[in-house]
Amino acid sequence: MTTERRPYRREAEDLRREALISAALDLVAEGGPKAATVRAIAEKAGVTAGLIRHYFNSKDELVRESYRHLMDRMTADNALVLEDASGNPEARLARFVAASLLPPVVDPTRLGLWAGFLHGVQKDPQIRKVHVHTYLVYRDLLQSLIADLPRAVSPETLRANAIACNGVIDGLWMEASAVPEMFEDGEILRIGLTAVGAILGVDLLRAHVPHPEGPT
Amino acid sequence: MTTERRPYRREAEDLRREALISAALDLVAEGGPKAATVRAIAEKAGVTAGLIRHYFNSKDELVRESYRHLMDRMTADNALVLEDASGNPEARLARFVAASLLPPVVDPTRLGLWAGFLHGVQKDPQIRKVHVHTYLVYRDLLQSLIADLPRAVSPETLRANAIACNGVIDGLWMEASAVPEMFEDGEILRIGLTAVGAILGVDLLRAHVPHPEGPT
DNA sequence: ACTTCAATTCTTCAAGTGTGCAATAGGGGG
DNA sequence: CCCCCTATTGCACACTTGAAGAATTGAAGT
Repeated sequence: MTTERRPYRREAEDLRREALISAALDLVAEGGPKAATVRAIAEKAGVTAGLIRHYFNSKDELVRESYRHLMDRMTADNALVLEDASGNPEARLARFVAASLLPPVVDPTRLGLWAGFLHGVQKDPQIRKVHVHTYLVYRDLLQSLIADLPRAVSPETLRANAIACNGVIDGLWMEASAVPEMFEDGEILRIGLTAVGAILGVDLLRAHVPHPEGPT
Repeated sequence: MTTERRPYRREAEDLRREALISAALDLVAEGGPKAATVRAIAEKAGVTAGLIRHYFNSKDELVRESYRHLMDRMTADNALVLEDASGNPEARLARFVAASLLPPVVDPTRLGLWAGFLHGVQKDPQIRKVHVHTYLVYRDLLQSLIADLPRAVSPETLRANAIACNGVIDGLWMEASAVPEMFEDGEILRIGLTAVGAILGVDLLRAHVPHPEGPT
């Protein structure tokens, strides 16, 4: 009755952790939170279920780590656009807004992922903390770009502007990700730039230079 | 060995269906999608689990019906504000926007509920259909209010305006619902009215009359 | 080559999952 | 008042779930 044991390789700790986390994220994205069972995660990571508990104290801890991982990546994606500091303030802001309203940021999978964790944001204090942090980092980034515009506004107005622009961007991101076929190509981007421009009193549509980088 | 049977009352079909649906919604709101098990739903509805399958062909069908129910209620809530047709177009629009950015529409529970179904929106065609329908009803409502403003704009601009305003409202609704403590009292409302006004080129803040109805 | 130790697998467990179905009892129609 | 219909219960089934721990393996150190 000696069933043969599956051969395996030892991997560096962080490699395995990352494989498990990314397997968990994939599953949540594809099948919602309930699809991310320990067994499914293990299988997708090419490993047996017990191993999860070797790297994480519980499944919940793995889930928390996954959320942190996801948000870190999103933050990094956003910051990436700012590395190119060329152009006037309007162009830089337009580039930032555009990045949030185009693939790969606009993406049904990401929306599903994000929604899958939203309940945790409300119930688990640690997850909530990560959420708030990510939100504020993004908004501060936006606010600093807005502050660079050639306008003279009070700090209160600046804050209100940042919150409002963040709102439009989030709302459009959500709708474009949820039901892309409802909008024409480039429509959401055009509407977003126009709206943010209207809120701030600048012409972002004209300031926007379409393809700073990207595939042909 | 005759175990005694729990006493029960027979109820009208629609009463029971509604009780089961509202139990399911409560559970999703409180504990996320995974909390809505047949047993938990039945218990909350004061009934045994087997009965669910008497009224619904499967648990999935109950979930779908629950989503439809939820969205119908939200649509009805929104339409309610429009029954009062008094005031100029600006005031009516402002009242509509305000309704979406204040309790009970802004509410962590509703956000949780909404997020709990979002995965279904992407995977289940029937749920997606309900989602799209609800979204379009809301946006058309908004668009008709915008069309009443004393401005002359092209149909394309009107559509773009409606999408943009819907975006701000959705985004702010989400953020205010997710982390209310990040904003001061009334701040989101003020920002929302200002932003929508800026997009449309009208002064909604001044047009807004604070309390059309509501508690003292 | 031998030991040692951590990494990984495998087995087990108790609880919980949706579904199918026979038995029962509540209550309206005769 | 009784009878019948069916709404409702209760339970069994086949699976899945997260967790725990014992057993086995690979590789690094000497």
